[in-house]
Amino acid sequence: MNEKFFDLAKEKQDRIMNAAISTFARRGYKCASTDEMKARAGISKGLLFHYFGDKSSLYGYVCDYSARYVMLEMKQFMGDKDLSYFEMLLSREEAFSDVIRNYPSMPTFLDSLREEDDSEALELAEGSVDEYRKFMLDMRMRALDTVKMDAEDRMILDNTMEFTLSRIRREAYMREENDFVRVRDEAVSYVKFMKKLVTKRSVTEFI
Amino acid sequence: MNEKFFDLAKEKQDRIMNAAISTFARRGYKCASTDEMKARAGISKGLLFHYFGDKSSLYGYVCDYSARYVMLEMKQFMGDKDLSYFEMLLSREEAFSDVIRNYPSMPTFLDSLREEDDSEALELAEGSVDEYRKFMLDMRMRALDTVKMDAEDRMILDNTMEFTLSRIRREAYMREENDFVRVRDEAVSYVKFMKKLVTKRSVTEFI
Amino acid sequence: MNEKFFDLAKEKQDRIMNAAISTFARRGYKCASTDEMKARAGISKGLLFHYFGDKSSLYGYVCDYSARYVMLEMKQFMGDKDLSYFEMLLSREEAFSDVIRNYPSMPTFLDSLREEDDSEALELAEGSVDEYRKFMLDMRMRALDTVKMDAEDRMILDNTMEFTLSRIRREAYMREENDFVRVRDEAVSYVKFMKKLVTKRSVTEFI
Amino acid sequence: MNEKFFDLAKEKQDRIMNAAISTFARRGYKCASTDEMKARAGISKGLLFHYFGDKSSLYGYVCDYSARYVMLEMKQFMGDKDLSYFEMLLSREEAFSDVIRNYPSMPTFLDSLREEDDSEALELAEGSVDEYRKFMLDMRMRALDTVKMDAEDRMILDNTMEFTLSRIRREAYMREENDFVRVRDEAVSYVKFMKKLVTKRSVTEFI
DNA sequence: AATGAATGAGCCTTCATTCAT
DNA sequence: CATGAATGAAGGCTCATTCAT
Repeated sequence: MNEKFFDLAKEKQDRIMNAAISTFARRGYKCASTDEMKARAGISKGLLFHYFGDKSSLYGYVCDYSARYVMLEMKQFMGDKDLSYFEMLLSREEAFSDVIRNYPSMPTFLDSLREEDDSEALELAEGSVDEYRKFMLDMRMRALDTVKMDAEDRMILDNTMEFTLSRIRREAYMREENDFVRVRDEAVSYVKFMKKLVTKRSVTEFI
Repeated sequence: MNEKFFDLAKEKQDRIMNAAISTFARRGYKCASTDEMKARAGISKGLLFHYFGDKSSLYGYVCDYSARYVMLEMKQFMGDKDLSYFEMLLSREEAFSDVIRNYPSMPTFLDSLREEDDSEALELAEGSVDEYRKFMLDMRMRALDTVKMDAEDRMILDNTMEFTLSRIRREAYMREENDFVRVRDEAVSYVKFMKKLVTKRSVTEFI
Repeated sequence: MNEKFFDLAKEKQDRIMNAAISTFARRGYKCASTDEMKARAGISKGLLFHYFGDKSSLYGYVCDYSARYVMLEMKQFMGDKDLSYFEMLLSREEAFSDVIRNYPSMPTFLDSLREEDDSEALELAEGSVDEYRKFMLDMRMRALDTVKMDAEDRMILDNTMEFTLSRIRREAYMREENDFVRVRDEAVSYVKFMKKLVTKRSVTEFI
Repeated sequence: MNEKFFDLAKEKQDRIMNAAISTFARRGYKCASTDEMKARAGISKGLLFHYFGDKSSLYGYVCDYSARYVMLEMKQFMGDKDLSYFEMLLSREEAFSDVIRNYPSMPTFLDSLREEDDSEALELAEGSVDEYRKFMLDMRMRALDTVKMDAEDRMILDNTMEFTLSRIRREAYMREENDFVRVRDEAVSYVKFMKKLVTKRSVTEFI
């Protein structure tokens, strides 16, 4: 990609990024059309290719940028604190909510990568997204240690929360596109529900 | 659509149906290419159009067929029995497993309709899928009554299970395409886990 | 073409011929679809190809058959009589009217060959249609001798009548398809009009 | 259609227009292939769709443009003069000849609309072509008043001239595509011939 | 004899990508 | 830096043609 992209006004950069992220999140790699992106960004088609060369490079950059950005937010919101599992989930949703403020479709985009099945796209995403996944997984695994369950149940709990929360984010996003407060509140209620279930029994056991 | 489709050998009908269902489930309406379908079905492109006229009619038929087929299976597996919520989920997974035996991508296809955003596709699916959703919702609502929670929590529980189980089915499908036993076993373990959490027996029972 | 065609009941032969002639007359060679023909003839697509092999052979046969049939009718209606130009035109319209009774689109089809520009079609028509044209031209040239004009004017007169009468037949055919009496009457009025103009008798004679 | 078409060099616009007009004139709406047009125009297929969106819009534009252009020429050549019928015909051929200089197939295209039978095409042409027909008819009707004949004969005369002259234009076009002088001369000889016939007899009667 | 299932080449249209301005 | 004109490959769909029954 063309480094001159960073010389653009930050506002314009973000307009372009959001257009691309949102289009990829909604359509997937193959179906995401550059026409839709240029229209959302309010720029010409030529400009998109001027900065990013082709769709695949743009995709690669979007993956990389999103992964880095979200990891950075996570670090800022959670630092090195040793949070319990549910505290971690709540903080994470706060962080996602903050991400959404600037990049409404970014969390959904990153989640949607689990459903991407275009082989070219998978290859392009690999590098940066693997790191992101490892980071997020690691964060969860550390927090999961605070939950007193056997290993298998922990994994089930974790997947249940992941599947549920990512779906909530996606559906909220599909409905409204940008109400980050509402999305967070809905996610929080699911976390608290599960927390109640897990901890209400023999409190001493679980905390 | 051309009624003569039903005169074909059942095996060939199913080969075509599975090719179409699977392609729609993986790509969504717009991106699903008839080339992929014809290759999966091992037939020519012309034949697909001979029977279904165009892609939209095929999509409509696939929706209708899938909705009817799954509802029928549900009725056969559950009859009119008043099952508790978790029993219902388990029976439902049995039924899905049976569906997958013949139509590996059908449950995933029906789930994927929640993410379809092409307006033409939504219109085509509307009739048959609304009925399917109402049927499935009704089944869950009746069973949910057996769970002692307030209304909001019940909805959260329900969504959590829906989001989780549909994702498990989808990911299993994406990985292997046809191991219906494994899919069911994985789903069952998630249901049992949640059941454990919800039914407030003593901790010792859980392990 | 398959000689067995002639073993079919005459009625069925004619149904097929009329379907083909009419379709070619309306659409031209390239655009004439075998689907339209089979539908008009009320037979299966396979049968058309069973008898005629392919569209080009069918076209060749239709040209040949039409040319021969119309020439035969002309001979029957006019014999070897030495008719004046306008008498010839009137007799010819009678003959065409008789042709239309059995093959409503045949005259229009033969006329339409002047507008055919598909090179394959022209080649296919060549043999039989050249003879037809020569026959018709000869008939007109002999009759034109009875008109007292210089050569150039005769040709202009002839073309004027040809262009006009063929167009009348075509438009009448496009409107109604089969009212052979009305078509003839209209043509006759044009012939009589021109005859009035050309034969310099006193005005009272004209009316 | 894309308004940017008009920003193209006039020469290129006309190359594209002529390619489209000529193809539609020769093949009719349905059979006119965009491949033929792009080849005649010496442009890519994509560009055709870039400017006109689809074949039907292109057709609509071609109808509209042709109708307007020819009407304009007619007005320039004839102004408001009250011409006798044959003078009008001669002027009209002059105007057509001038049209052919820039758009060799335009008059033939407009004539060919009488034979168009595709319902979609008819609908697309309707608006602009109705006006054109009314304009041309009106012009003829006014001029026909100068001919002393009863109403029926006038209509026959008019049709005879219309059918004949349009056919001459078409055949000349099919043969040579662009010799506008020759086409006009041929047409003129037909007009003069008919004029001679109509006026040579008892001058007092007809004029 | 008669049918229509099956095929693939060809046409309309979309879309990623290039390039002159 | 920015634009959008221009291209061609790919996808949806039609249609002549073949062939098993």
